[in-house]
Amino acid sequence: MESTTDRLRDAGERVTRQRLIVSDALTAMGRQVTAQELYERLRRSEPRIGRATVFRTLEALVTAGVARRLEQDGHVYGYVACRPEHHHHLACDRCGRVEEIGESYIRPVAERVASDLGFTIDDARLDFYGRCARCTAESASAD
Amino acid sequence: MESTTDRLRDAGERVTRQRLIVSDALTAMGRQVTAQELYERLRRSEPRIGRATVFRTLEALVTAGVARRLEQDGHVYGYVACRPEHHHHLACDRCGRVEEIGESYIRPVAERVASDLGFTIDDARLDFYGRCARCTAESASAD
DNA sequence: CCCTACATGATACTGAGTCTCGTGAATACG
DNA sequence: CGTATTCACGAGACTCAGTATCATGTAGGG
Repeated sequence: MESTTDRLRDAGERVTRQRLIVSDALTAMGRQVTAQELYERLRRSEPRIGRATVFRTLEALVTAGVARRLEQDGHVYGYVACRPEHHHHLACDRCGRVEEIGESYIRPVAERVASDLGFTIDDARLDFYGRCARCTAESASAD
Repeated sequence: MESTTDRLRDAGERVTRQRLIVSDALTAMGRQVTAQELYERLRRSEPRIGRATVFRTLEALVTAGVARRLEQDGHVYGYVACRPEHHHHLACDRCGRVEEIGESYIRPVAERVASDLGFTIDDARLDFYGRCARCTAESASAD
């Protein structure tokens, strides 16, 4: 796998100490985080790093293909190292649990919509509301 | 078709002059708009309407199923008038147009999710973001 | 018609993200 | 290497969508 340094160079971005630190930290998270979240965590080991630097660096990492920017609820961007999965959900109205649905469920629909309507699809959001398996079983007897 | 008034009542929301005005304005737009955009447009005909009212009213309309909230780029919510029976959309990021997708597209996915995961599905929301046919054609030449 | 709870409008506040600017470091070039 | 140039950094001010507060207005039940 091509290194962060290589990918930054290929994108015409400078390779700096801070960018490598941010990239490493993002990779270490293993989940999507907000820029603010990453900034606060980084300050513990790198107290001199600037907030704007983290925001700008994440943008540079996205440009370089090292990170990906996601829309999160509440007008906040989420960042993930490498290729993220889109987030589709099953939300249980009874116990509040939320399960994730894999991308594979939505791809056929996206393709059909694209070909039927000529739409170019960049992103998709799929949410189901109902009862999870456990609550379905429980409510069958006690509702 | 059930009126805005009825749908607000059904949702336990009060029916006020401002809410009807906002609802009408949103319907008249025929595309997705931001709360700020709608507020500025409304002030021309309703100079006394408050900014917070527009934001709050749009939320009430979403609760009542009169409007839908979509994610837009740049941390801004987009709102679109919506028929209660149609819950799926194609939102064009370029021209802002929103098309509705029939229930038939989602039914097979819902059934597959239900049988794979044991989920009992009551409701579903499916939104695609991208470029509509017209904008796809236009951007193919001039992009 | 009156009462009460909720909506409204004005405005202050919040917080993610951006911009500015002086300083410092990375790359280009000799 | 050494120097020049260009861009990134850090600090903090700024923007602006969205939210909270509070006094006043009004919808809707009695």
